[in-house]
Amino acid sequence: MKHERINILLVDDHNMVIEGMKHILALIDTVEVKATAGNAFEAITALRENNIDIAFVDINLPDINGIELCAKIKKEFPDVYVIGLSTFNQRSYVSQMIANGASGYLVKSAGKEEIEQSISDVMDGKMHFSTDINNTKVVTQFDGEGPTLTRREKEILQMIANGLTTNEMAAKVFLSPYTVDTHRKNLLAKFEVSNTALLITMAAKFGLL
Amino acid sequence: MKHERINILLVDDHNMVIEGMKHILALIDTVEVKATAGNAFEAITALRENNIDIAFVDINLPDINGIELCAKIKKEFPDVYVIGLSTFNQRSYVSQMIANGASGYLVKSAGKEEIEQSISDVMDGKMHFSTDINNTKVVTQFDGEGPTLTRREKEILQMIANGLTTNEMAAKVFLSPYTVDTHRKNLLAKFEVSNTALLITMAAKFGLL
DNA sequence: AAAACAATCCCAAGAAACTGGTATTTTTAA
DNA sequence: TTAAAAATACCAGTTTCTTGGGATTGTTTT
Repeated sequence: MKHERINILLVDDHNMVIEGMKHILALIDTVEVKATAGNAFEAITALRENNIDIAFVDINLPDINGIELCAKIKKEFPDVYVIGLSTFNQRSYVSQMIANGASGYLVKSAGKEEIEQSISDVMDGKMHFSTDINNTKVVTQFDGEGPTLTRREKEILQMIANGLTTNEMAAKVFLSPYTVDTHRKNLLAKFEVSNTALLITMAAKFGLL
Repeated sequence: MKHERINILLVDDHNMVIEGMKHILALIDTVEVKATAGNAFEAITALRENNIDIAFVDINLPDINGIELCAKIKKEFPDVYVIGLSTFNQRSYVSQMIANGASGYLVKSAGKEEIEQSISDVMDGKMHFSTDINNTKVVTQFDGEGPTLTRREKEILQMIANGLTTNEMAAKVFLSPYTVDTHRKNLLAKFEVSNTALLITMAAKFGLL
């Protein structure tokens, strides 16, 4: 029986990165890019419609972040290997990706060789992480701590961190600005802080961003 | 006489972006990627050795930032059109690029059509800027150590992250609130963000907190 | 079924932050 | 030694955030 090629899904909201990966992966004849997605929703759809072996997932997506998407993927499709993609090589990301079931982590500056290596490692059941992760600054983190947030609160927090104002958030999620404001109030209360700056600092320390 | 193809230089430290652009530009038969560079130094060398028409320059480079590189390019090679590349579409960026002689500005999520349009606009002597002024997009790129901060700016940034208000900071370090405010302005400008929340997010990502 | 919790919406006053300037003095680097 | 860069200070108008309330509708959980 002929060997199947390894089916790849690319998830990134930057077209250039998608194209770059496609181009690089085209040079590797054991793999085939079956689908691409620009956000988490498209990614899940693509996974349902294709028999994917490995999903390369950008950490930062427009709807939900890559770390959560990773968890979703592993829940619905446990056999799919997930490799995180990011510009950063922060330990906090790596550890969160591992916690959520990722098999690997690549920085976007990775070249063909490293990508190839990561694929073969992952297909062998091994983990693969970009080598220059080790000399990255250690991020002080209080994992697992922090207040319990509701779905909406997490969403609002994320948007605040991304620099959206109350009105922008309201428009984006079709809510009254008053409602968004209430969630902000609750976030400040739960984190026991008095302004947005400290809120974001704490959220970052807890690894919630 | 036969028409020459438009000679392109790509400057970006992310291999995937370079490959992506190459791939996309390969679909446009009026252009040819003559050289690529991963930093400003390589970019200048490439410009000396090739007859470049358009340089696509990433805003964030390991040595000097793309805005400065843009100025350098226009000084030494006034006939080269520069198009800025960034994940963000921040007004301040755009204006700084214009100030330094850039002819265009593209977000990295741009597709083939927009890239093609930007090239033809620029070759016609027009300017081209990505239309989607975004505040909804998730913060992604920006690697390296982030912007260079002065002693005072680092101090103020730290205090902002700790939740102090402008007045509290002023009292603490015996400065006028106006002065603290100026430093805040400079911080927002250097990080290319428009509010404190995003400032702290970026600072956290850079490991500056 | 009743108590929590989550999510929604409303109001208004005051605090803080942001924008877009100008301008002087002190360091530091070319 | 001169030209930048850094640090300092000021002003006013506008936007955004924060505080401190109240209130209704669903949805879990006990």
